[in-house]
Amino acid sequence: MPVHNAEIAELFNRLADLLELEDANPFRVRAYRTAARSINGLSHNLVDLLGAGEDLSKLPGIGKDLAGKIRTFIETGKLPLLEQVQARTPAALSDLMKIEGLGPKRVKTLHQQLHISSFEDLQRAARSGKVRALAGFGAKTEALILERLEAARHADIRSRLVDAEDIAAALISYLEDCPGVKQVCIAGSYRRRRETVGDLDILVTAKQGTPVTDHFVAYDEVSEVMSHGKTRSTVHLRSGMQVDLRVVPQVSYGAALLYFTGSRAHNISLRKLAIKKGFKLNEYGLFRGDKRMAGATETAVYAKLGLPYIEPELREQRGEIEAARKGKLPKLVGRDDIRGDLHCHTRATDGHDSLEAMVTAARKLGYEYLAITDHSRRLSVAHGLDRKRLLEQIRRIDKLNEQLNDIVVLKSIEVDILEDGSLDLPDGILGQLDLVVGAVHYMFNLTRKQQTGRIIRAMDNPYFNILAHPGGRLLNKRPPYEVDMKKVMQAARERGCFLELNAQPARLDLTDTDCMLARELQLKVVISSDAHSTANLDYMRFGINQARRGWLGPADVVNTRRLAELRKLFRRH
DNA sequence: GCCGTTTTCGGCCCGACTGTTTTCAGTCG
Repeated sequence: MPVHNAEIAELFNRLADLLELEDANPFRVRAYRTAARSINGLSHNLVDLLGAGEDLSKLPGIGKDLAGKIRTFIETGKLPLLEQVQARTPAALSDLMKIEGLGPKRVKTLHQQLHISSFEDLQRAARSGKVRALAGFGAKTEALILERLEAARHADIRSRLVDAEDIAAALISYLEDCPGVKQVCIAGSYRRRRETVGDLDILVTAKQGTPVTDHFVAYDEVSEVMSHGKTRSTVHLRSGMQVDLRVVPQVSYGAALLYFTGSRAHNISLRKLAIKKGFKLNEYGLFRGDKRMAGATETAVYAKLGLPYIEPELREQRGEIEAARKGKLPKLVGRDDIRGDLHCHTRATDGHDSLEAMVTAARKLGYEYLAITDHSRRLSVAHGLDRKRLLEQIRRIDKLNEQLNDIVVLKSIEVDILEDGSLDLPDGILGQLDLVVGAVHYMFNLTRKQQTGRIIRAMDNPYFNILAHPGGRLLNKRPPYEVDMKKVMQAARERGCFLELNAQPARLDLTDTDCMLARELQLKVVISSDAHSTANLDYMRFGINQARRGWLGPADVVNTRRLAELRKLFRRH
């Protein structure tokens, strides 16, 4: 059973919680959390790194000790320190810390005074009024605990970016209606364009804070006001989304935007850098003593720290500050670089719109080409195309192309990769297409070795060009299948194939760290909308966001090429 | 426990809000 990075990060986080409950050195606790964050951001699997003989202690936030613990866990499946700590302190206590307002100190008190070690224990104690009697607790805290117990049980669910956008749009226009409000900006992971968003961080500039936070907590959709101050307030919406609002004066806008956009790790690095240069950085500005040296814009703050502007998508503490210092930040791919879409569906299979409608929509977007990639016969739920129906579509596209002069419709298919790695349609018909997109749609539960072999065998087919949604995950619904992504990428590069970054907001597959890996391996990526309607073609922007998070520039992306060059890339022999 | 163009020892980001207090600890982002 291969060990995932997320698993190791989770262990370190749990260990940090439990050590914190034991009053361990807070900096030691922080070291575990920093390491966990660092591991989650890696573009390589720790197992692979170890296998390749890499020195894990070279990774940021990982020293000799933690490198040793990672190695032990990978080799034995055990983390002895965690087992020792769990023998003293119940692991479930770290779950209690997920309840809003309960941190290590209070959980420790609850455990020591009332022997509480589970949600059920806590609910019982709070209902019978025992919690309010504890020092540092009161009736209000007890009531809040009862209210927030339920929410904490599914506190880990993050919203997909596209859903967060819906919630945000209404809220922004509501806030803009508030008198005195100058600018409204959503910061946080939303601005960094992470694939999922845990909460919304909204920054507002205004002279007076109170009228704005008052207006904010009065929003129709608010289900609970968590805190309500002069410059800062937090609410929960009926949708379950938490929203933090921060009001700052115009002169602090840039510094506040930096602070509120994060990531936390990026901010901490910037603050350390500020200290080194004799400054202090907070959300109000960059100060030398009491004098504000910068703060109105992010660019000004970065400049005073000796750095160029760093795009929000890069602010994940993945080497961006180092790259900025050396002037080696990548030029990121943008919407205007994209010349076409290489994955979409029509009514012939499970799309909602006709071939002609899809093409018209793509022309409106200014695309030079659009590949029609309906499903193949095995995907019967989608009414997949067999040889005969695909031939009909080919003829129809040829005819359509004769009438078009500003866009070329490319003949293609999203062909199923069968269990043995063969393709769902014969080479004879695949050879008549402009390009072939292959995808795994079933048998997700193969072993890592089997799945990797299956996909690489599919790429052995000389007509294969693009591997669609390479990880197979659906956000919040289905985890990725087991596959050695690095091996798949290397195999693709050797064979002249490409991997798709599927831009559907529920897929976003490749992940951002996958993109970083592809870039390192010099494998080009195709960003595709996988549109099932004309409106879905707009999903492209989510793919671009993800690609930018993965440090990809126009040269790293296949569909920034003109058609002639594209055709060359797809000619494998 | 990590880290080092000040350091291999001695530091470790910074501020707002709440509830329980009577000046602040705890929590959060």
